[in-house]
Amino acid sequence: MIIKQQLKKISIADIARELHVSKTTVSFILNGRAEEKRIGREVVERVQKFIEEVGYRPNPLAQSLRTGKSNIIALMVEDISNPFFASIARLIEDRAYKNGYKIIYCSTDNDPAKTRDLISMFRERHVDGYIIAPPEGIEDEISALMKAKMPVVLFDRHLNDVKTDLVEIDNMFSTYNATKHLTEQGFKKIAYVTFSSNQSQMLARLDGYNKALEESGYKPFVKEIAFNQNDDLIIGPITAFLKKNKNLDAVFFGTNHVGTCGLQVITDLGIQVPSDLAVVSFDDYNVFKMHSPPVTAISQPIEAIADNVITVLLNRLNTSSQHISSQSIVLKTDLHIRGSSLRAAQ
Amino acid sequence: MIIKQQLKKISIADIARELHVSKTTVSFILNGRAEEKRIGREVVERVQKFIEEVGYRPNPLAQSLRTGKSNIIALMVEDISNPFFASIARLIEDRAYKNGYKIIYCSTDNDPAKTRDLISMFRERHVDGYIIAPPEGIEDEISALMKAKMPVVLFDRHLNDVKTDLVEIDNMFSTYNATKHLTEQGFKKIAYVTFSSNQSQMLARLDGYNKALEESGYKPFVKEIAFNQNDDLIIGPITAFLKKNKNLDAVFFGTNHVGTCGLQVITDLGIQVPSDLAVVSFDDYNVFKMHSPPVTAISQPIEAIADNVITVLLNRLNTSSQHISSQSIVLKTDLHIRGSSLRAAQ
DNA sequence: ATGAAAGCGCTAACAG
DNA sequence: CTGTTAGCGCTTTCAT
Repeated sequence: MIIKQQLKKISIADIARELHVSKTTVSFILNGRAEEKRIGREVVERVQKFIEEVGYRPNPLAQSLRTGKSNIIALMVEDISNPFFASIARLIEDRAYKNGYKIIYCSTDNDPAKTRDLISMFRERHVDGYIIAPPEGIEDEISALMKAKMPVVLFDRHLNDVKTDLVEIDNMFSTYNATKHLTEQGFKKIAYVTFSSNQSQMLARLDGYNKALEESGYKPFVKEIAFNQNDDLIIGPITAFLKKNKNLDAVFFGTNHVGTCGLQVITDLGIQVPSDLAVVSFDDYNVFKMHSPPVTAISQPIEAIADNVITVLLNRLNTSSQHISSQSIVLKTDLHIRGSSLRAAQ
Repeated sequence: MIIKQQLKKISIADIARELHVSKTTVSFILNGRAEEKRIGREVVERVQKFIEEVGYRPNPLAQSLRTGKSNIIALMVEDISNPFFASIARLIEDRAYKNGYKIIYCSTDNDPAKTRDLISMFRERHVDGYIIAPPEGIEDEISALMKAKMPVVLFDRHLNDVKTDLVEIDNMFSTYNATKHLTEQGFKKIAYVTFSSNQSQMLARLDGYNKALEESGYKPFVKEIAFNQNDDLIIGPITAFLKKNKNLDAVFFGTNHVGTCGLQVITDLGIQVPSDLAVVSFDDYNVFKMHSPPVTAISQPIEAIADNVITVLLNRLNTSSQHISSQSIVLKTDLHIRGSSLRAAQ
């Protein structure tokens, strides 16, 4: 009964007063430093019992103000409504909560100015660490964070000239491999449709495509589209591109977003897959599996990415790994070959 | 130069000292109460100029500790990786940032215990408001929040016996209408596959289906699946259900997640849509649009939901609307009729 | 019109 | 082993 009545926030001072001990003692007990400070067994028990009874919880704001720590991790992705990032966010969230950390996330829209604002907001709030899929142009801010000894893990892409912890996939090999698959199937006029971007992962993907084509001696056809969240502004250019290049026999979409939009265009134009046009996309995704025919796709190891990201960050936070300068983790992808890219399937 | 050197966090006390005024004066100016407090023009300008120069930003933690406000809104959804919730989160996030609020979000998994924990964590952190798609069983916590005068907006579903601000869609009419569409197309054995749930929106959807079938005099076939994030645990039961009930001529999926899994089953079993089986799903979604044939779906007005949610909450936060007890907003859905449910299409 | 000072709740250095 | 005390940076009452 008393328990429930204790609605008024009770503070460490109240406990100290009530139990005739000092705030310090309570604070030490709370922080598990009772042994270390050789506080009497009896006192410890009395305090713990009381805390239990009244359901006391320390005020995290005061703690943060005092210690400069917040138990909050900032997660900055390109767009939280993108299924790739949403899934990663979900997994990271779970792991973080289990380790006593909260996640505060946001979408950067690949906009460096917005990202800068967000970072400075997070710094003010004393977040303890950062997980970022960085847009270009925020090298300085990241460096500043590192200089301030803030744990920063980048993922999905990296920034040149900034040495941070990093979790990535092998983009170049992934597209190289998928393009090879297309050439082995006998496709020769293979287009690559992607967002126009200098982000590391996008450049690597493009490189992989180019390299594979070069080896085969085929001509590359690259269509770059301005990055945009709005489907219509992606569908438009793809439609124009496919209409203009009827001679293509395969198309490779460089991201899941481009891929889904591209698939929509193909459906709308009544193009037959794979007889008119073979299709491959980066990122696996419901839509691709369930399309008829199912679409060959490069599947990123979402769980592994999330796991590695959070593990690296938690390690940093536990300060045990201060001496490690930085680590890069590169994960492999899987090429799921399906009907959309099989010459034989016809 | 001086500007950049000022890396050490500068505080209100520093400013006061530097400018030979008191902390109070600075604070008043900072909070736009200079006029009200009749502080000298000249002083105000000097202070503002200085603040500008050194790029001073008040420490929000200290502000929160002192005022009890945090400028943070908690957003609790069922699962942030569900595209419906991810899209809503994205829109809400944008609007919130524009109004000076940050969003801290999390997934409840429809688990009342987890949700309770999260709420108590948020309370400790003094978040200013809550946006929640509530699981059942947290009526007491919501009531407690309301009693504590915390702004709470529920959406997607409501809780009986708890009167809060609310943004919903007309679930019952939506399924009624879609079921009617099926009967009008001549389908008679129409199954309804859904998560097993007593959440208001799920009950309403089921009611709509039942009502429409009742009017037609057809027998309902309802398959309830345990709520789960794991696709395999959804696909299994649906597969079993469809295999066992070969006589069905149409199936209505009650959520986007069930719908996508169901579609996968249909594909895997080689069932022809709509000739073997017509398909309708709640929630519109890429997958449905791009399926062949495209799937008839009930589309929720995502933007309108997000807009209304945040508008209602911001109103509450601006305290101007203290007198309003609570408001419910019910939005309409659109039934997008596509090939998957057309008898004539064959 | 401005300033001194209390205090939000907590931690930790420093005494005893 | 335990208590006193000084802040963390800010807001706000009360005095001047």
